[in-house]
Amino acid sequence: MRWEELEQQPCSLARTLSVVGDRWTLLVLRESFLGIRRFDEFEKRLGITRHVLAERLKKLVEAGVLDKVAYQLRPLREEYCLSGKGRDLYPAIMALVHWGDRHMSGAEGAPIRHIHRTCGQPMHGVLVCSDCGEPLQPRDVQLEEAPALKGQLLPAHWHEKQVV
Amino acid sequence: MRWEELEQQPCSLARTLSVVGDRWTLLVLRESFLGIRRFDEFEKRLGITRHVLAERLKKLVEAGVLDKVAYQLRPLREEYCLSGKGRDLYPAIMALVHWGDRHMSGAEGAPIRHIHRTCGQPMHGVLVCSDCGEPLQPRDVQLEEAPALKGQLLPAHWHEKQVV
DNA sequence: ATAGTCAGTTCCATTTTGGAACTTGTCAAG
DNA sequence: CTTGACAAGTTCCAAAATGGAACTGACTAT
Repeated sequence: MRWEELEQQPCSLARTLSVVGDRWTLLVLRESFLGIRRFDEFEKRLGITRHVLAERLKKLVEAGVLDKVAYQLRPLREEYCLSGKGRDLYPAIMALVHWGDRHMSGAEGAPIRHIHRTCGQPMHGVLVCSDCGEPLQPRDVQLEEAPALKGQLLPAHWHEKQVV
Repeated sequence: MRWEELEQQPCSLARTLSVVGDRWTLLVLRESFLGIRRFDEFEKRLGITRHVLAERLKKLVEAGVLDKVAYQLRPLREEYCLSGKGRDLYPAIMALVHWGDRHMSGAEGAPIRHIHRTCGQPMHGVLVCSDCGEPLQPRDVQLEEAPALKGQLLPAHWHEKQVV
């Protein structure tokens, strides 16, 4: 499956991955969340090749995740700023970071600690139900295909056995 | 940067992406969460090539995200089941799905609706502070480098200006 | 006039992916 | 006893993506 096909899939995960599903894109966005905006800063901090960086930034701008904003004219220089759509990736990034903290840290523990300014405590992100606020477990979430896609997305016997 | 280098980075996001940072891996895991376990079912449902599928499954097993379990002997047949480490990716996947629902759906809306069995309501995942339960905003999260990495991870003036 | 800065682009070798055919161990049917 | 089917891969080759380094163009500073 090519990138263009991924984007067309009737699956929100596939569609999201058509934007951020590669080795580099989320690392570029991590830098954006740290305040990095300029081409050469991304390059230096990431050790990405200019070639790939230029391509990723272009794709993110086309996807509306970053905005390209001039910070000087003569010569024209532009920087890359998170859009609202880009900022909305924060929970996904934090969830991936927390998984890495838990499962990919060595004996030294997590490289970065997060302190919630609101409450002053060290913390991590927890995914809860938008309605009742309980932490989400796979087995508590019932999936329903949109009417137009009935029978096309879920495995045949998904409704009969509880799987995870 | 190669995959092996990614894994060595002092960054939990990079380390996580060394496992799931490509076009296919999270889609394989999506199928796992739907109860798919066998090689040919993954292949049929995803439209992935057998070549790449075999490689991804092997990598996920090596990473401890999936367990390879025999479901028959003679001939030996094995299936791939989510481990605890794999199940812990659920929040990250749900966060990515929610972003796709919000930002990558067409006029027809999200392909799949989620109902929380616990409260009976349609819902999505919200990332909140593990300590106080407030929804997380980038600007409310203070980052602190682990002592051994002081000054190596955050941009020079991160502590002075609030960036996002 | 010479060097430096920034944001790219170009070129080529290496790596990864896509697509299809082939392999291995076993059972079941004819 | 031969043939076919099945599941889970492996092999092979062409096409696409990535890594690495050098080059370009529009300026500014010395």
